[in-house]
Amino acid sequence: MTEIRTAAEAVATTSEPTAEGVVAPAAAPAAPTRSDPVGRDAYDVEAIQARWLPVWDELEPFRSGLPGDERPKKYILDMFPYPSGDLHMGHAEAYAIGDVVARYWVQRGFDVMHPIGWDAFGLPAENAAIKRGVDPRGWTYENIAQQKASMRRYACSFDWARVLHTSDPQYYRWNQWLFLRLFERGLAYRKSSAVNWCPQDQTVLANEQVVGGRCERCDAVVTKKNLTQWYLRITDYADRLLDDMQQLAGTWPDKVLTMQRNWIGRSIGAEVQFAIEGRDEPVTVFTTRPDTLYGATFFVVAADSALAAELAAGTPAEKEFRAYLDQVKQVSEIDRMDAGRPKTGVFLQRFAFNPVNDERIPVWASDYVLADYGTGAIMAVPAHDQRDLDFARTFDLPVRVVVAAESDPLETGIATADDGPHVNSGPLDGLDKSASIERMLEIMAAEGRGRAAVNYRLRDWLISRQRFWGTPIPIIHCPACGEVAVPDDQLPVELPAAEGLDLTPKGASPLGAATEWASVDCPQCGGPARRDPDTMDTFVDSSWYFLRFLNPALESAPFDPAQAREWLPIDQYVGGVTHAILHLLYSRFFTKVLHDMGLVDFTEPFSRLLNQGMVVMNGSAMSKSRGNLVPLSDELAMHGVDAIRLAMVFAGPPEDDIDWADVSAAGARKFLARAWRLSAEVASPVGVDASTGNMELRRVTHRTVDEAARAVESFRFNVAVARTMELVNAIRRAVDSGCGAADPAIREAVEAVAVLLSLVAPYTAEDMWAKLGHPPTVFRAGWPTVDPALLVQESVTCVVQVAGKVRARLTVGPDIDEAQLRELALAEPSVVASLAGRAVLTVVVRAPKLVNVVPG
RNA sequence: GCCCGGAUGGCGUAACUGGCAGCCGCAGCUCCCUUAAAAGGAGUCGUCGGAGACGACAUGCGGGUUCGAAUCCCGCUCCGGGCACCA
Repeated sequence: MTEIRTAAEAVATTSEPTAEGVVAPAAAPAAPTRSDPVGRDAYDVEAIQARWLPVWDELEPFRSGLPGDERPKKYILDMFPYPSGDLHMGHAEAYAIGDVVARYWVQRGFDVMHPIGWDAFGLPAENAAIKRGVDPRGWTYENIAQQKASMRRYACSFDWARVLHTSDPQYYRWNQWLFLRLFERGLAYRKSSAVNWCPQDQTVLANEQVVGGRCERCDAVVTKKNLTQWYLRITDYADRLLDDMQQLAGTWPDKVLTMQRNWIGRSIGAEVQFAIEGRDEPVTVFTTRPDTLYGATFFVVAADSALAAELAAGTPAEKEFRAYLDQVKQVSEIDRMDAGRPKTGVFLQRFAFNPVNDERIPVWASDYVLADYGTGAIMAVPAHDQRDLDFARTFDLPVRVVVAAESDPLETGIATADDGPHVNSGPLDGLDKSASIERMLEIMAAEGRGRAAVNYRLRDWLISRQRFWGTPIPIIHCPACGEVAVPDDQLPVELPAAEGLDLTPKGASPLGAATEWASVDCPQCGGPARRDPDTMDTFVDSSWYFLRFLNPALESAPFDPAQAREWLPIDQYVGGVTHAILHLLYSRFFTKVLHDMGLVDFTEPFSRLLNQGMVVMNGSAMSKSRGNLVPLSDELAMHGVDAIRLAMVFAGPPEDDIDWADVSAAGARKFLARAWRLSAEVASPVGVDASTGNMELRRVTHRTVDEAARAVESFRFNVAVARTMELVNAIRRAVDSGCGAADPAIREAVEAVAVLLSLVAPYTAEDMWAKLGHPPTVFRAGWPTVDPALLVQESVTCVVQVAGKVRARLTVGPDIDEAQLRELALAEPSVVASLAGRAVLTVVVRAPKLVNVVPG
């Protein structure tokens, strides 16, 4: 029986690092031979996991921002989880990836802040609470405890001294505080309008939460409802949200930037005033094509707008209009968004005047015009807008071509949108589109009937929710004073106990029924008043949580601006692409507001963004109902934490989806065992001088470390793992049939493997480190220094092509000169043979790697 | 409909700035160890032809640029994602 010093023993004798972290080297463990069953079978995942977790708890290798820490700072953040049950495969992937980045920068000598918290408010907790008749608090905090335990076991490199839960009063107090600051600045306001309503969850939804006409959470078909609600004025920031994307180009995925750009949807055009017969005030419309004004043959107002109702009032069409409006309200959002739906509408028996020629054109109401975009009214140019043409053809309205085109829209039914010389357009005749727009804007400006204007698709952010489990809106409604802010010193407005409250959604917030809680004295006049019963959208919580991690317990402010200057903006943000618009747009908005308040000195919160893919099973998203759900706990029990983490990282590029059916966790474990075994075979002492070691292996080691670093920094984690596997293979060969286990190069190589693996497989890496005779922890061992001299190849394979086809390979020195290489290549027998006597036309030489001989 | 991506062996992938296509794995096959299995180890593994040396073909399809293209350009096909009556 070979004597093997267990890692636990190593820890027992060496777990007291000195100030320098240097500890007397443990005796080099005796190497088991390859036929020794103990050496082979000792990769006992369970035992290794049990051994190191308590050690790390003690050492806390990932605490950040400690006094006296001189390392440069980096802030790496994973999107925080929602506590809906235990961690699942998706978390396992996301946190494995975030961990590689965070652990890498620690090894590179940075003081890395890598915090975690819980996005703990929200509907699922409330729905579970209703279903089981319990308080959402209990459900939420139990799940958090479970996830926290799983994360610890999963060995995430989080700084556990910085945990936050958004459902804690000491957190949401600052949601309220920030809300009040926005309120003071006019950026939070209340208005009545038709809002998205989820009939299932019985609450309103922000525009961003309506996906394809359905509720983002529960998939119910969204309807409209008229309600008075709180909004945040994100539209004030539309231009900055667009323009500041310049800062993110290249460091955020293009896809996300494109989605945000489209979502904000800036349109450049003009506002034009149309006089309405029998109305004092003209009506303004927005158009991107002021050049087609001469082609405007009718006028349409949104059926559900106030303007439509006003224009219809008292006309012979009023009754018909009302019936139509009722019909429009019945149509669900999902149907309404179908552009292929036949056009409907009502002629309001009113007329508008085209400002360019005073032509009297009919005014219609239709639902194809949106009440909340532009001004809710349009000039219809049927010849050059498909929707207007469809409408014109349905109701037999005139079509006038004003941009010359090959086909006639009225005949073909296809509106022409191409550029071309304008016709039937008075002063614009003969001009092209851009010249016409310019000319028209001049004319409009001169007459005071219009001007250049910009419009956005983006709407203000509706944040009121008629649900219990969220941040109470800190406003008091006083019959005398109106909307009164809760004074700062009375924050937080805490949620009442759920006990005795019926949380079942009924369209009004359950908080309103908490009579004692809701009834307060007005802070201004002292008279009886009521609290706002709604809670905030949980996206408010997550719009600034990254700042709270600086000091989650801070009582005097949401965060300390001085610390924010040190740590932010976030160097690397990691999370799913599902938040491409919602969370990332809102966070960017909040950051700009905080910047304007002078609280932060940056305008973009996330300098770099990595969107990891999803974990699917057999091609589709995992779900219980589909029957393809793979429980993470089962996988961890079967293969161990490290194998799962490694499998996640090695499966492919991080932004691609992983099909778990294609992944071999068993293979990952096999590799880890191979690597681990090496650590017990190293037969040179700790601190041995590597420079005397085998040069061939040393080159592989240094090249691997160098390539792995570059791969990690460019998010090619799978490549970093592949290179590490090559190094392990090379060490295996060197031990078995090369320089042998006692060569110092073997120690250097295996130590490098331990550090490389510390990013992905922390348990295995730490155990290897101990077997190599080092005290814990490998996580702070430092990235191996690469010797540039060892990156230079001793000899290079030069490819010799004839007409682009490889005909020979030469082994040459790396600094061979071109003439010499050319000569060598032309002398190759196989080159001569394939030239077959033909004359050489050119020889392209790219020393030292390639020669291409081109025959005549 | 509009806007983005993508397509490489049986599978996941790799290939620096245009320079040996297929690194590293998974699965398969052959062998070693074993009474046997498991575990472990060695080898093989794009397609076609050939006993073999080797040759031809090959990165979705068709063209182009180039001494040279998985990579750049043009035109298709298919797949995925986002937006979708936004004037």
